[in-house]
This record gives sequence, structure tokens and C-alpha cells, in this order.
Amino acid sequence: MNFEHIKQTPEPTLRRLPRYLHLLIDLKAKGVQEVSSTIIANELGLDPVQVRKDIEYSSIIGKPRTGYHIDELIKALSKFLSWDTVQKAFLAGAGNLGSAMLGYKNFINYGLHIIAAFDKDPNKINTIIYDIPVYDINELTNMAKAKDVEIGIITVRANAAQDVANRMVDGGIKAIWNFAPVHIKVPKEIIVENAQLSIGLSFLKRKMFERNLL
Amino acid sequence: MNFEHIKQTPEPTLRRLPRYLHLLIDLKAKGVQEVSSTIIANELGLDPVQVRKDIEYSSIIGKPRTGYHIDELIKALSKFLSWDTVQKAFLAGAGNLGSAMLGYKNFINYGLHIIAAFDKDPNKINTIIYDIPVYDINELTNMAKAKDVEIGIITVRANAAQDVANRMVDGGIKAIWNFAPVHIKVPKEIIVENAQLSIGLSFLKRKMFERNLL
DNA sequence: ATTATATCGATATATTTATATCGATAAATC
DNA sequence: GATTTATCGATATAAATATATCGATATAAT
Repeated sequence: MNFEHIKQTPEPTLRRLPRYLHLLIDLKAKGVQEVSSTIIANELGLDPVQVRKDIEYSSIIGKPRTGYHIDELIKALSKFLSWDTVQKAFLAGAGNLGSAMLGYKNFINYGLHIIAAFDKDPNKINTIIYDIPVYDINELTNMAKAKDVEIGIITVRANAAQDVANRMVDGGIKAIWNFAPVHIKVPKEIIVENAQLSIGLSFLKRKMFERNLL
Repeated sequence: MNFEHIKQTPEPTLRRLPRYLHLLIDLKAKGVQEVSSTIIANELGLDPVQVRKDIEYSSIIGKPRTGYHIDELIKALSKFLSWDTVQKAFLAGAGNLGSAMLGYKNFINYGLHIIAAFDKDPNKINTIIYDIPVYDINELTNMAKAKDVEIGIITVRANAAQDVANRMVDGGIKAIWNFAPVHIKVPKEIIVENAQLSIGLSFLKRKMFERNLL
């Protein structure tokens, strides 16, 4: 099976582009109208050539001497990263992290709309958290089918994650954002993005070690 | 200035190692005693040679035919990623995400101990969230010095993040885990690990787009 | 005891990603 | 109007990372 109808973006580039976009939005709010790769690179501690190559993926072309038109660039990057189109999501696991995410107002700016949450705890089922209704986890599959939900967010404990993932896949969900500290197995056409806190933290601590700070 | 007293681990390796460790802990709980690179690779959808090369960084050597002794490997990786030594951390921003992190019990397994939180909201100051006291943000710098805190976690809004980062640096904090959707500027000897939700989400959505799922 | 097999570590090759260089050009300065 | 300058996009080179190959070896099977 071949999914690559569209040229794949390098992972490191994909990790940097949102940072550019955050910065550009910030600069625009300060009244900036034109921005060069040099400015972006200096602000973020990167190389201007790298910034230019990354921006190439958005198909935006700049002008010598002045750089890029900030509005144009923001628009193109927002489109490239799909911040401008909203997808529906279900969240499973209304615990600490899950609830926090239900209350996170920024998601809509990135094109994510969590329309419902699911839990197995009877005390949480049929409650409303930050305006989002919480249903029985057993309803997830059917409701996902009915509402054509595209993204599943897993914030349950490690031992429940695989079960939840299965329910999501059965419900036709195409992409899973997994915060549980465990690898989940899904059919290969399903996209999984792991967002374990342990990864970032390990990164941080290892860097500290390598600099003799531990 | 040169920090590289210790050989730097490649970023992609550092991203994979915690996943191995999670898996190994899981397998051990199921009674497994020996594990090969092939098994790990199959479980996580990776290449066995890559797994072997990654494991090399932990200095553990395996045996032909059987692979690695799981206890030895868990111990070595835990040490390599510093999950086995606890660092003290301050968290700034006791909002949704911040509070969720204060309640996240797994951190201690990764060697992170959040000893205090800080906020500017008078309604939060001097409260206790999940057993962790919340103080005035103005106290952060002095308390960090007094308690020799090593890690700072930023979960405030974008527009307050730089101020908080400055306070942390002034307080002698060496490493910052930044969840605010903004780049923070710090002296180059300070380690910053960005953990913006927008990055993972952009990743997920772009992959969906590239597979014609959007 | 011999043979087959799965895995290791080492080495070699390929691919991906980052960095350096350079001519062209739009704007600013002289 | 000519000159200087900052930046672009393109191309070339270097570095980092991933993948393939292979001889050696510990265990299992015959």
C-alpha cells in the first residue's frame, strides 16, 4: 500500500514549522509586515538557510533584501499545517490530563475541535467538563461512526490504552494522538502520534547529564 | 564554551529509548526475562539493526541467539535516561495544564519531583493542588535559589512565558521544560525542551493531509 | 556430537538532513 | 543614476542517521 500521494515533509522540518508560525503570529501582532529568514533564525536560534529551506515547503517565495510578506507566510504555513481546517476529535480518559485538555482553549486555533469525551468512571459519565460532554467509553465506537470523527486523543492509563485505541479504530477514526505511556498497535493505515511526557522529560534530563548538570 | 564532555546522543535515538524502556517494563511485568532487538523492533514497528544501535548507547551488550537480559537492559536504560535519579522541579502556571501536571503521579517514575507551583492569581496563591503548594510567582526566584531547584516547568500563557523563564534563570534553574506556545530566550547554557501541543498536533494533521485524509 | 538457527556486533552503503557557497536582485544609500 | 547591502533561491558539500550485509557465536534441534 502506498500513501505517498503527496511529497512527505521531513520530520525535523515539521517540528520547526509550528515554531515559525507561533513566532510569525507574535511578530504580526507587534505590527511587523515583512520578515526575513535571518530574523526568524535569530529569534529561534537556527540557521537562516535552514529556515529558508523549511519555508520552501509552504511554496511561498520571498523577495531579495526584504524577505517574506508576513501575512502571506502565516496564511501559507497555517494551511500547510492544517491549522486552518477544523477536525473533530474524541478524547478518551477524563482524568487529570484529559480534563486539562478539554479546557485548553487554544486547540481551536490549531484546527482541533474536541466534541466529546469518554470515560469508564460512572462518576464522570454524563457530566460536562468545560462544556464538553463525557460519555460512557462503550459508546465511543458507535458515536465515532455516527459523527464521523477523524481524530482520537488517548489520555487513559497505560493498561487501558490499547482497548481504547481498538475502539477508536473500530469507530473509523483515522488518526490517534496518544498520551498514554505505552505503544499502541493499530492497522498501518492509522496514523499514531505519540506525545508521551516521558519522551520530552528524558530528553531534558539526558541533555542535563551530557552537560554535567546531573 | 564547550559542553560536550560526554558524547552526545543522537536526537532520534533519544526519542526512541523511552519507548523501548516503556515496552521493556511492560514485558518484564508479563514475566519476560530475555528480549532481542527483533522483538523490540517488531513490537514498536522499527528496524532491529536500529534498535541494536540505539541500545549500544546504554553500553549493554547482548548475547547471540537470545538477545538482552531484560533486567540489565531496564536498569541500564533507566540510568541512561536518568529515570533513576530524582530532580527537583518548580512549575509555573497552575492553570488547567499545570494543575493536571501537578496531579500526574507518573513523574516520580521518570525521576521528576515537582516540589512547588507558582501562579500570579491571588485565588491560587497559598492553596494546595494535589499535595503541592502554590506560591506567588514573585517568590519563584528566591525559593529556587534556596531549594536548589534544577528544573523549571512553564505552563503559563504565551505572553507570560518569557517573564517566568527569566525568573527561573535568575533562580539558578538549569533546564526548562516549556509548554507555552512561544519561544523563550535564555542564556545558552540553559537547556530548553519545548513541549508545545501544537507541534504534535501539527505533525498529526500534516500526516493526515499527506495521506489524503483531510 | 553435529547441524541448524536466531541473534549479536562490526563494518559498509545508502539516505536524509544540515550547512556552506554563490550569482541574482530588490531596496537602501550615496 | 551608480553603488552598496541584505536577502533570496539554487547548487554543492558535509554531517548525521538509517539500512544492509556478514562473520562469529550461543542455544536449540537433530
